[in-house]
Amino acid sequence: MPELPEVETVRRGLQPVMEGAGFTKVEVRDRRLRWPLAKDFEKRLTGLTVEGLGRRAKYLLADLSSGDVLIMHLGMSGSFRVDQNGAKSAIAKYHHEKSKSVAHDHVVFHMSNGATVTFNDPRRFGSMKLVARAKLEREPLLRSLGPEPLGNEFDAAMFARACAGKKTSLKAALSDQRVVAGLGNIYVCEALYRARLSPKRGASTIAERNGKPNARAVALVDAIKAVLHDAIKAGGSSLRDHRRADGSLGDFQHNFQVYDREGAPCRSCKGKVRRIVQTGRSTFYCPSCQK
DNA sequence: CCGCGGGCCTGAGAGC
DNA sequence: TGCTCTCAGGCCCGCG
Repeated sequence: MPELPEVETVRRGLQPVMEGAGFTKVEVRDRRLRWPLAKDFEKRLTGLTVEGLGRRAKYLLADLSSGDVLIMHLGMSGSFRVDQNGAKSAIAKYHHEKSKSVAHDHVVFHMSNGATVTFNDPRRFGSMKLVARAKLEREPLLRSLGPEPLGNEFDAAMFARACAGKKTSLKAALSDQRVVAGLGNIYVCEALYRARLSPKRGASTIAERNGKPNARAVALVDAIKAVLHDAIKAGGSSLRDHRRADGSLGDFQHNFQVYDREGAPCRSCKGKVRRIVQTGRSTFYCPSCQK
């Protein structure tokens, strides 16, 4: 599922039940995630307290009382659900009714406050990894990530600099987690539409000139921040799997302007939304509005 | 170093 | 109904 808004939605759902709580018991039902879970994964977690639950790009980071950090990624189809004190949440009922999902409950955290947090991931592209907090900066999964798009340090000047000299398209540059960390296929398409920039445009054409970021870089940074804020406010986008931890659906898919709207009328000009393939993935855009 | 294509998995939906 | 095929929100890796 998840791009930054969905991961942030999940984080906000898990924070109240995980922060300040301890792992009473950790069950691993299938270690075969993106990488096999370490043999001592359960042992290293059991008895620890979660001091904080943060996010970096699309990674969830749980700060633990041992000095380790639990890094979690949802891959394409991962989700968490929370069951409070044995009461079935909406998503638990949903999964129970469909019953097949239980087969993909790979990791179950039993928390000291009575809550159960279950990681479900049919495609198993998700991952979990424990690393020492002191080594977090050198962690290969995080080390080459670019700036957080919603952070103050991510601005037009920085973005323009990152695009300078790039040989690729804007679509590819925005999808590159080293340039800016957290966007995926949906929000790249939506941000480019809001900024009225073509996904095919060369990334270097938004680089700064005469030491000043140009108007395109300003528009694109504004569009990125706006679309992410709007999507977070809506609880993310629910296409197939994404749900909030309490089981409710995100709403932002109703606000897509171009994503998954091939052939449909552009909401701005009445032209048609087009789908092309760039670096192996679908791109949706309006050829007449986006230049 | 950079950019691209392949591959990892399962499931949903389209087309026959 | 059921089979086969394509495609899906991510990221790592190896290649040129």
